[in-house]
Amino acid sequence: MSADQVTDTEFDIPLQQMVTFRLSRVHAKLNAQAARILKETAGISLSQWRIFVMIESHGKITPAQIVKRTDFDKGQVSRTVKGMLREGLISVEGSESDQRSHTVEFTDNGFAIFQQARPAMRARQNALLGSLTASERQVMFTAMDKLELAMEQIEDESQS
Amino acid sequence: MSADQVTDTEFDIPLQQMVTFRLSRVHAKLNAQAARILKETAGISLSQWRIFVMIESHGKITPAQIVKRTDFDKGQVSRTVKGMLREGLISVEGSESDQRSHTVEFTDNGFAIFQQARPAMRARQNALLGSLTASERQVMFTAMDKLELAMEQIEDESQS
DNA sequence: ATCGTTTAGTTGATCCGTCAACTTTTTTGT
DNA sequence: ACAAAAAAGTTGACGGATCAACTAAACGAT
Repeated sequence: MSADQVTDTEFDIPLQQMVTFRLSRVHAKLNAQAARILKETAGISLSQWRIFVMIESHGKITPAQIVKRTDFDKGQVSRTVKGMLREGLISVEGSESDQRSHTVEFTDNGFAIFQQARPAMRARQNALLGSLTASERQVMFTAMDKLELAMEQIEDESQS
Repeated sequence: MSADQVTDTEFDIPLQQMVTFRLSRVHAKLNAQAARILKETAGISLSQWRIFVMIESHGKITPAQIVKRTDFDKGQVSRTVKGMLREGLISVEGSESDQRSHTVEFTDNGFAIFQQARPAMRARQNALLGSLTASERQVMFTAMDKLELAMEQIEDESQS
């Protein structure tokens, strides 16, 4: 007795809202699950995980490069990095070419902790991707591209 | 001069992460844009808008019903409703059958403000939906369903 | 009828995301 | 060379999301 809602058809216009509502809910659930897994397996936060992933895929990297590649917020990257430093998960090294900047890198301990979370995260990713067919994945990506483009056009209109 | 990132191909495994990363970014952008439009056109928040939408599609409704239908957080609904009451956007009426509960409803002023935001929100929805083909929309929805299902199975596994 | 359980709603704590202000360093244009 | 502009990071503020503890009312089983 818990599958009786949502089957209603009183949606005339609100059905349109479903795209963003739906996306928002899926996102929230994905996030919450990832956060839970990370906490349980490695005791790290989702933000920290994302920094780790960036370091892993790029090697030594500066916060600014992370921001460019991911669109994460500058401020949040700064704070997350600070926290990870405090916890000894990463180390920094001042860039000699630019006095403002520094690169971040795994510490041994940080890498070990990263590795601890990977199997579960990898398994989850595979489960998620595996639940979709190749063409569904494909369409999903192009659809998200298109949504981002459409958004930019809306921006343009409402600002002209 | 701002489309030079993300075209890299150094992603071996992290490409897998792209599903959730991508979804997260699209979601964030959609949210930010909706919030901006709502603030500009009607001076309301996204949470308030969502409550309005629920009231509109359902008529008099209790917070608990909103929670059931949307999976919004109980606490946040409570706080948002409180704020909307304070601002005179909605009115409450104690349900006589249940002393704990109350239904919420538009005030005239609240409805007027809701109407103020609707054209822009409707236009945006149409722009977003219109940027996708019918089959892309279709696939997107089934894909999100599947992702939610897959997530539930992951839960089951990691808790058994 | 009453005790235990469930449900509605409120509140507090905490973290994440976003925005803006600010400092310092680098780059650029003349 | 030097002033103006842009970029890298830091920090504060604020709203949004999540989780948990709590009160009060309703329900249900015996």
